[in-house]
Amino acid sequence: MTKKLRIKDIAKLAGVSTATVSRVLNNYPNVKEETRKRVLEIIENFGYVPNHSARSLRAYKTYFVGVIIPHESEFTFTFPYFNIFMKNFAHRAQERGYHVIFTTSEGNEIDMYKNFIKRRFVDGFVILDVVDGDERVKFLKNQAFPFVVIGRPSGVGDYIFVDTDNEQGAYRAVKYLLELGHRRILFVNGPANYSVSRQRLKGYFRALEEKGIPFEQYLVMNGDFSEESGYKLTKKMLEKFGRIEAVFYASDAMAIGGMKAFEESGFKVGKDVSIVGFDDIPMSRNVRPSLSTVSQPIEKVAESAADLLVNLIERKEVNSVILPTELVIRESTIRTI
Amino acid sequence: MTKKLRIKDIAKLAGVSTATVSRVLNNYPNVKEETRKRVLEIIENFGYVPNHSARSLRAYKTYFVGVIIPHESEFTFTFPYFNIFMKNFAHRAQERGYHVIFTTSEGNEIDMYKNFIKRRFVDGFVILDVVDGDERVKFLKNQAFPFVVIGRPSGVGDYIFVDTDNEQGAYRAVKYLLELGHRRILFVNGPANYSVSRQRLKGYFRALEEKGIPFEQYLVMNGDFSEESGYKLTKKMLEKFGRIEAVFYASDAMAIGGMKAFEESGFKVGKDVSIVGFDDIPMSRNVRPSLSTVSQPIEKVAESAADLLVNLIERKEVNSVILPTELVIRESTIRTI
DNA sequence: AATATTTATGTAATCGATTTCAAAGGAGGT
DNA sequence: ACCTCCTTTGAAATCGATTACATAAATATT
Repeated sequence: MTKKLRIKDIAKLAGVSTATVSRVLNNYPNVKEETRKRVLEIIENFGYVPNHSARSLRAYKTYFVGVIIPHESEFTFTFPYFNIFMKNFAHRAQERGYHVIFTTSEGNEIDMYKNFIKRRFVDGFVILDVVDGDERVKFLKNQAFPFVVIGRPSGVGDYIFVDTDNEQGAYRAVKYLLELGHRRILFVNGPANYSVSRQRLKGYFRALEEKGIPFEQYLVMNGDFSEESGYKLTKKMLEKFGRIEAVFYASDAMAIGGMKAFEESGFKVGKDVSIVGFDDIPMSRNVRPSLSTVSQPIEKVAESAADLLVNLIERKEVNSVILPTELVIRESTIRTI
Repeated sequence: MTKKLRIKDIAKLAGVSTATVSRVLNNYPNVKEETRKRVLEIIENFGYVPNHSARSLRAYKTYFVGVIIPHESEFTFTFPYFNIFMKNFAHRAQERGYHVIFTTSEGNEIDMYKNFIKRRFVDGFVILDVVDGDERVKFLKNQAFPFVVIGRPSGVGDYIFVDTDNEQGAYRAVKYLLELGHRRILFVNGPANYSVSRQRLKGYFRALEEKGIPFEQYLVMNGDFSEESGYKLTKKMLEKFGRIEAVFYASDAMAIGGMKAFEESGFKVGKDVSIVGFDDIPMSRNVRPSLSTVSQPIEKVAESAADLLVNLIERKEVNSVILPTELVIRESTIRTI
């Protein structure tokens, strides 16, 4: 095991002061090219890397960003590709010189953020699974601490976000169902206080409007994105309506729950009824019939989030991002005309 | 925004030295009860928390643990409940006063570990998705740096691990298939250089032996845990054998791939053929027919891993853990006698 | 009561980097 | 040759905690 090196050792080896080594390490411009080269060579040769705590302490920067998830949150369902998000977020952050601290919170979430800030654990946060009037957003805004939101909650003023184009996605899904010949299209939306729900409802509305089909409030209901809620709401609808032409679900999980309900009642999905989901989770490819759905570019969401957050921390220019969705047609939809 | 407090401020407020405040913060025994109380009260009132970098720097402890995943790794499949693992691991670590740094590595993974150690990013690591002769294990052992392995790779000497009882799980699955009346049971195992594969093969072997059924090498093949490999190997087997009674797959993903292959060839799973998977991923409940499988207690694996790692870091007693699995019977298996 | 031991506390050094401030060295202008 | 200005460098202060060492106070021992 090689013994650990400090900046002092490198300075001595290079015949310069620690200040100069530090300048080289941090890419300061005012270092003679020759000196820079010599120092870098020694750093390279001896495999020196600066102690992270010492650097953080003095520079008042941790080069860490935080991801805090409520421990009870069923994020697997509400934010399906969580691991893909994490993977790509961490990867991009790292490319930009930052690392991710991941933790779950229990009880008062705001306390966790407070604690992280006071301890100087991180330089910024990314916030997932947001609701309208989200307390975390309000708190961080108030603290003027850097953060990026995944999604677009309302009632909290301005902030930097990354979102997928939910309205466009819903619009396309419903438009597609209309093109197949369906006329009465039910919509199982997410919780009413989620901005995604509002946006998807808008898309649903716009598609109908475009075709001159009147919007009927009773065709829209709110689930919680979970499979179970999809199942229950579909059962209820079947009781109420008897026969159903087409349903647009605001999540694949709900659509899959819905498929079960249809099957149990003797309806063949993709034959007697068309359904479309949202998310394109891996499972949607594997259910029978496979699920037509709106696909979201999670990798890009993750990468953009990392980029925006780092830019925010480094006081570079930042602009929120809205990424396009894509309609994936599989077997759960059927042409009627 | 309250201005930030340092230990000095607390010391002044409490009328003691910073040393005493530090002793209180770190639960040293040699502080008068009265003093401790007074200091704690002030800490509480003013909401003081120590700066993490300063503490790390001086105490040579980061209170961070690292999870590094190869960026190319399809861990979603090879270690299905990754997010559940992360959630529970992070939660337990936090209860013990530690936080998780999550990152992905690209290219030379060992360099990443080296870098983390040199920078003093973390006090320990947890290592996932291990193979026999795993370089990371060798490296960390060599560095005498604390780490816990999920799984039991061979060819790397002693180490602390958390594992599920793979042999027992496979044994039960195969025993169950035998009890259903099947006699020729194919086994689609994982890669040969994984310890889980070896262990599951042992369980397969033991179940057969117990029933006096001779072990046939040609009934066993190696996939890579992915859905695709399950599909391909099943296709191949169908060509080779024509008719198949029962298959035990070493992962749910491979079993689901296998189900597709059977369907395509006109065989009804759960009617013409029995199949059992391993893992109990969420999808296994949702495929049709739903998949009988061996369930692993991922939450407990994660918690144990956190506990062991923290104990290791804090030089407490540690013993590796093997957790039991459970057979979950669903619709993909059928009684033949 | 005198001394030894233990308990409780404070002073100052320390961890390893970055940054402030001052000054030396070099280029350019007259 | 002298002065000014910019570039490059180093000495020392600093970030905010922990800890080694010293010492005062309290308690135990004889």
